[in-house]
Amino acid sequence: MERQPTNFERRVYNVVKRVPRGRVTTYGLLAREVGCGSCRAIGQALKRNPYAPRIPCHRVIASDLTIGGYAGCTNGKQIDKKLALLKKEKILFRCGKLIDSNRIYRFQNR
DNA sequence: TGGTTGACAGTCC
DNA sequence: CGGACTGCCAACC
Repeated sequence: MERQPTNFERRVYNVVKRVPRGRVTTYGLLAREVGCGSCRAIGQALKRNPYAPRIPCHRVIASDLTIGGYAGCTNGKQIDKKLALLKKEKILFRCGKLIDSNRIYRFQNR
């Protein structure tokens, strides 16, 4: 039985799914969208529910334009996979940082 | 039941 | 410019 996501986590997933292909977002922007000042919970929600393609969690990076984390790891093969997924969307990283900051998706309502 | 930790970010010194 | 503290939500011990 899969653990049923909380209302808070549902909001996070809903926002993440809004991110179009070829664009990325940050934990901070997600936090603002869901209406909470805590960006930690955002990462936790994604960590607890890696619903692979259903939730493009690989499009979520750190506000510092760093790769951030993936599948509960801040580095390693999982991160390499995240980079590969982003690379498929023409999102390239340089020295562990996003090259084009313009690729960050901005929500209409802030 | 209570305390600590974690895919982070923003502010202060 | 760099290190440390705080904020906040859910899971884990």
